[in-house]
Amino acid sequence: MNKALKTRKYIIETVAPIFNKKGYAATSMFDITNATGLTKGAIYGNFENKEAIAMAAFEKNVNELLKKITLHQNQSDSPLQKLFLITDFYKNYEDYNKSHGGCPILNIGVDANNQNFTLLERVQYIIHKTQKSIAKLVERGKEKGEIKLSVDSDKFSKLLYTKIQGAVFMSQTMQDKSYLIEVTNEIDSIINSELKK
Amino acid sequence: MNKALKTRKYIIETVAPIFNKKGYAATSMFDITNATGLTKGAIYGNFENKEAIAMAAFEKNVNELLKKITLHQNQSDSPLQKLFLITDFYKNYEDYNKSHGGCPILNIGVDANNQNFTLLERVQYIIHKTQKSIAKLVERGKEKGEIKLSVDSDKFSKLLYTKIQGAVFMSQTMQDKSYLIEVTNEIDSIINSELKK
DNA sequence: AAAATAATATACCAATTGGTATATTATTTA
DNA sequence: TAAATAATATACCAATTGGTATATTATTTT
Repeated sequence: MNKALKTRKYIIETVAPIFNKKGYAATSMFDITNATGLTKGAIYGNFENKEAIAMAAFEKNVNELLKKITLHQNQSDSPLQKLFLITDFYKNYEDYNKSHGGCPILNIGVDANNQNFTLLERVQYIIHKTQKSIAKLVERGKEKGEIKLSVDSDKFSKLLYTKIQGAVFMSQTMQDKSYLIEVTNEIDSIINSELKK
Repeated sequence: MNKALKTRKYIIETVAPIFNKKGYAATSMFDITNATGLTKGAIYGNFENKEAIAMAAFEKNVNELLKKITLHQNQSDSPLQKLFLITDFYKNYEDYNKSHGGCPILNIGVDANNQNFTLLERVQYIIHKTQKSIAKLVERGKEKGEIKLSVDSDKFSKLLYTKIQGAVFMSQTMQDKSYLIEVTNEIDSIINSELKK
């Protein structure tokens, strides 16, 4: 890895929580040079413009989050247990969320809406992808005989994602993690009563 | 009503959807003078600063939304039916939402987080107030014998609000109202199976 | 180690930012 | 209707915005 790539990585890591917290318009180039200790020359030598930095910051935030969830899910091989591990992850999401400047999907989804179509499209793609992967998990649960065949996997995935995202917004805005806990508890009991064979 | 009050009202009505759509930092004073056709003199003669305009715009957006929901709920006197009328309102929320530049609770909740504490506090207060009023509705439903006495009204209210807010985020971000429909349908069946006597 | 190249710093740019003092015009009040 | 007052327009401000051309410094390659 050459110097520029290292610098690029360093810039992204440093500004990722800033863009996430403040949003695109409220994050200035001074914020970026100030936080990194680098000059505009170094920043613009590694990125085409401000938007490209915001893009890279979002990708970094999302990838880190998704990796963390996947890692958490690796505690079990069972698709059904992996579903429970999703809700389990979000029960303790608040600390992670706070230290990263909030949830990237929520923050950038709202921030980019009507403002930056390229960024919004990326958010939409990530949501789409995640929803699909949860639905696939349910399907694998059916194949393994853990989950009832009658379950509509797409519908379940959609509802799960929506509820969790609602809880993320509420806990972040109200600064109260009980939203995350109560919503995930309800999802757990729905998995137990409606999905589990 | 004197001229200044009329102008003030006109300014608020004109900029409310702009602040809601773009957020605080991305809305410039030029956006405001441009949209209203007024000069800075007129704007600053009626508002102390940009923040005061954003504040007033948020209040206007929220009040209009809450009034609309209350009006919709007036179709019935029954507390139980009023609960169904909440979900019914949100089933058709997308058009309203789009024409107003998005949901003010969601947009300003996210936008003000870590940026403007005064505005965030107002969002928190509105959420708190709304949640309480839904819980009260459930309590009145108990008194009227429509709702099971065993129901935890605060918990139900919290979950209802969280799910709806999640659906608002998802439908707004994905530009797909099916999130609102599926979530409200689920809430309806929960009301039927767990609340209704 | 020298030459070539890559990466970063410096100094600058025009445009835009939120905001203000004052001039001008409308509206009230007497 | 004239005087007083309230409301709006104009012209300006310093500071900040995102971005760039060029100079300087590191890092590779030969």
